[in-house]
Amino acid sequence: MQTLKIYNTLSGNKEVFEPINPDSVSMYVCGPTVYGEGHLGHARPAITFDTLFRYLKILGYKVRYVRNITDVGHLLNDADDGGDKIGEKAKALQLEPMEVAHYYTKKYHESMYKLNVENPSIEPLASGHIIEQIEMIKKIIDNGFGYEVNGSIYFDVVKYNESNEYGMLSRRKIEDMLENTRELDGQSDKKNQVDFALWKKASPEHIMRWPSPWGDGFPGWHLECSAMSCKYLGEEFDIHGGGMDLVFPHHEAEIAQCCAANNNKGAKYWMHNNMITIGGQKMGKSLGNFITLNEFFNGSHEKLDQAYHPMVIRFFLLQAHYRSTIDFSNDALQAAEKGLIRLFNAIKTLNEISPKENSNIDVSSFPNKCDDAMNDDLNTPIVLSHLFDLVKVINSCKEGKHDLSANDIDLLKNLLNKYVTEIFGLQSILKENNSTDINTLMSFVLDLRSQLKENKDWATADKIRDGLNDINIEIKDTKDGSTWDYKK
RNA sequence: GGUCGGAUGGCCGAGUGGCUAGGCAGUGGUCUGCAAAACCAUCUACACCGGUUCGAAUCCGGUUCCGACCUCCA
Repeated sequence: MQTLKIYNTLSGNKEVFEPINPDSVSMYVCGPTVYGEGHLGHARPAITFDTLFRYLKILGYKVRYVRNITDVGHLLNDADDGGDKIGEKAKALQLEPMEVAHYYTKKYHESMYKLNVENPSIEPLASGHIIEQIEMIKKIIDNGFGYEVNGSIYFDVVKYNESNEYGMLSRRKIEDMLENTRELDGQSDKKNQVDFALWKKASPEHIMRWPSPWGDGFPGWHLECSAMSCKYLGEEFDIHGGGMDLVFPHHEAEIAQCCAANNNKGAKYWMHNNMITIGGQKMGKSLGNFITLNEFFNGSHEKLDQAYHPMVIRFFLLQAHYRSTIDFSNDALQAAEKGLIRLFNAIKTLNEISPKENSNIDVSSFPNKCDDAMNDDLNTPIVLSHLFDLVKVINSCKEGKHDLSANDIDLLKNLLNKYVTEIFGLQSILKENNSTDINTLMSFVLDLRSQLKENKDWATADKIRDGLNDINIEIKDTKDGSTWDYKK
C-alpha cells in the first residue's frame, strides 16, 4: 500500500497516515445544521471528504464514514435563553421543528446527489441520539468535569485543564482566553466564561426539548458529534473532518468531552478544509453574496452570469487544495467549465485513438506522478495538472503527432477512469447526441449541406449552419467532413 | 485587542533554495470557401524593504494589506 500523508491539525504537520486497524479506516465529518438551503460552504467539506472517502477505498481500505445531520436546534448564542435556528424557522413558517429539519435534510441530500457526493456509511441524526448524549453527560459529571446550575449542565473547562490540555487542537492557552474574555454583564450561570454547555434547560418558549435527569432541555452545541462518533466509530477512531471554522470551539470542545468521558481524545487525525470566498469576500447573508447551491445550479442569483453545472462546482473545488481558501467568481467558474469540458473531450478522444504497434512517447510515469500528488495531503490540483498534461498527449495522438500502443492506451484509460471518475467523482457534462432519430435527421442535413458546399452555394450552406446554431446545434467542419454537437 | 494563516502573471490556482505547474483569457499557427469549433505553440509572476546564500518568489527580520477564529457558522 502506498504512503498517504495527511495534514493533521493536531500536530500542525503532514503525517504518514497509519490507521488504528491496518485494513480499515473510521472517519467522522461534521455535517450540516438543517435549518436552511444548502450553500457553497456545505459543498466544500462534503466534496473534500467525499474525495478522501473515495480515495481511501481505492487504496484498499474498508472505510466507515459517518457524517451527521444536526437537527437539534442549538441556541443562537450563549447569552440567549430563547430561540434556536431550527425552532425560529419553525415558528416563522408555522411548522413543527422536525418538518423544517426534514425539509432541509431532503434538500441537502438532493444537492449532494447532484454533486455526486457518495452517501456516507452512516448519517446519524442528533435528535436520534439524545439518550447517548445524556449518557455521555452523566459520565462527564461522574468524572468530575461537569456541573449543574439551574437545570443546565456545563463543562468545567478550568478544572479539566488542570489534568488535561484544553486548547491542544486550536493552540490556544486557557490563560489567554480567560484574560481576553469580555465581561458579558454576568448573565450566565457558568462558573467561567470558557465553560460550555453540555445540556441546556429549555425555556418555556423553546420548542425543541427532551426530558433528561435534569429536567426538560436540549443537548449542548458540541455534544452530538462526540456521542455519535463514539457510538459508531469507538472511543478512538482515525479521522475527524470538518471546516476550519469548527476548530474552535467545536472540535476543541469535542476533544475535551471525549477525554472527560472516556479518557481518550477521539480522533487520531484532525483534518480541516479551508473556507470559500465570493469575489474576495466572505460569503454571508449581510454581504448580499450568499448563494445557495441550487442558485448555482440554475443560475438564478443576481451575482451569477449563468447556471453552473454541479460538476463545474466540484471540478472547481478540486482545482484548489482543500486547505487553501478558494475564491468563487463568474470568471473563475467559466474557466473551470471550459477546462472540465476539455478534460472530458480528451477522454472521449482517447476511445477513438487507434493503437499503433509501439508508443513513441513515454506515458509510464503518469500513474506514479498522480499517486504521489494525491498521497501528498490530497493535492488534487497537482493531479489535475498531470491529467491535463495527459490531455495534450491524447490530443497530439489524435493529430497523428504521437503514437500509443494498445497497452499504453489501456494504461491511460485506467488512469483517467481511476482519477476522474472514481476518486474525483467527476461526470461528463458533454451533451450526448445519442438519439437515433436526431442522428439520422442530422446526417441527412449534413449530407445535404455538403452537396451545397460542393456546388459552392455558400449562402444556403451558411444559412443552415446559422439556423442550427440558433437552436443550439453546432456544426463542425473538419477536413474529414462535417460533424455536429449540441452546444455546451 | 488576542491567536493563527495568507499576499504568485489579465483571472483562478499549485509549488519550490538553482531546472516549464495546470486551467481560462491573450497572441501566433494548423485546419476551413468563410467562420466557428477543435488542436498545436507561446508571452506576462512570485506585495514592499532589508538580511542570509555562489544563488531566493522559496529561508530570516521588518513594513503594508487581506482573511479566519476568539460569538451560531462549512
